[in-house]
Amino acid sequence: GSVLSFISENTERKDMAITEHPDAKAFILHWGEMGTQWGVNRSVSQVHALLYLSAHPLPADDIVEQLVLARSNVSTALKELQGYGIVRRVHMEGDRRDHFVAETDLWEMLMRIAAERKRREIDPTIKLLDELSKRMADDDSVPAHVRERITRMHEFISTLGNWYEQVKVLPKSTLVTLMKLGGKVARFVSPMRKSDTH
Amino acid sequence: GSVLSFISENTERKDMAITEHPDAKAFILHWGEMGTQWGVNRSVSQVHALLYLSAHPLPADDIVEQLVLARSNVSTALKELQGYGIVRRVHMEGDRRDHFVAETDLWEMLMRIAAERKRREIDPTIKLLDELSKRMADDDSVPAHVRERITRMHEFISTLGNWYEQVKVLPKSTLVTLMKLGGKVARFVSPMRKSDTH
DNA sequence: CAGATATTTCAGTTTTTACAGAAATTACGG
DNA sequence: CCGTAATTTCTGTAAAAACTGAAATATCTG
Repeated sequence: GSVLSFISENTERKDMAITEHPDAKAFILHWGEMGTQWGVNRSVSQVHALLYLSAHPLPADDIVEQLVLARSNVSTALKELQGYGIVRRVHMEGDRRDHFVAETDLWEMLMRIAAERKRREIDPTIKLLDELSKRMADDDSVPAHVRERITRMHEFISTLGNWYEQVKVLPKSTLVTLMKLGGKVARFVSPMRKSDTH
Repeated sequence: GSVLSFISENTERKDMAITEHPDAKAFILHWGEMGTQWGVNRSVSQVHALLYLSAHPLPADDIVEQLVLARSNVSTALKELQGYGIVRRVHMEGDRRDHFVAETDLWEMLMRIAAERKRREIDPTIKLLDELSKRMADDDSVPAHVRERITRMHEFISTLGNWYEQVKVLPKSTLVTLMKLGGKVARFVSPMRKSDTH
């Protein structure tokens, strides 16, 4: 417990916790709040933000310490993030504990989140609309308006889904180029002829 | 209160409630659940679904009846939907009560939701990242990794934001055409030259 | 394979959010 | 304007979700 041993203990520690940096902390807290707005649990998005900022893979215990969450909560969050495919487990030399790293390629991250949300929410919606369409076909008690609007929603969401399926397989570099092009891609689509309108 | 007056009352009523149709009801319930997944209150998205299916503008009381919600809850939901710009108040001849209609053009609906969510969530995030970037510039205690990752997130989200700002002003017909084109737009972007990479 | 360490699951609690009903406000019609 | 109808705001309650700590399970190490 001497002053010297204190210094030595301090020196052999790894880097200062990320959450000690006010800017990093602000980022993590904001990310957490943002998550809640999009239906993602606050802890989940905080854990994600922390791992995203981290230079090294972190063991669950470090996350517990830095975010002041229960161990069990962190475990659940990590499972969820792995479900999205934006965090993965890695093995660290000479340490029994699992360590976790976040995807740092943001484009990749976005695509994976999109893929998972489509799988969880959009695909089941399309499935339901398929069923409703079929059932409504054999049921003339359904008012015309209801029929038409459900059909249009069905088509709309299916179109978005098809678009996504095509876009997601494009090489990332192409996607980045297209995004940077922004509104200029409109130049490539020929001015509308009457026959194209519907 | 005679039998005859009952019949006449019954006959002069408007159409059967939408929620009496199992398919319409299924759609409304699903839409409600979907909303919760995206951070939208269930009542809000149910009200939206009901109005979307409705052939006529509905007064709040009808919504209360059909969805079995408190009047106050419906009031709040309608306010929220108007905030998104996907429901609007209309005046009906000879009826003091406000009536409400949903946007039925689904492309328009999507764009309005996107606009509002950007305003509420993305813009403040960009603002924060602006601030963090500035602060980090004058603070060399921030680890290189943290600095770099926050910067990259900043750039990424800004890029998405810029893309959105450009795309949103394109005529709807162009957007539809581009969407239908799907992955084929990639044909227009020339294979990467070195100079394009960054 | 025994003990230790790490992780997950689960049941109960806390916190947050949604919701209902009452009260207050606003808008309308005579 | 006054009374009534319509709507919104507000406060307390109910429901849902998040979170914890303990117990159970799995995994590693000697």
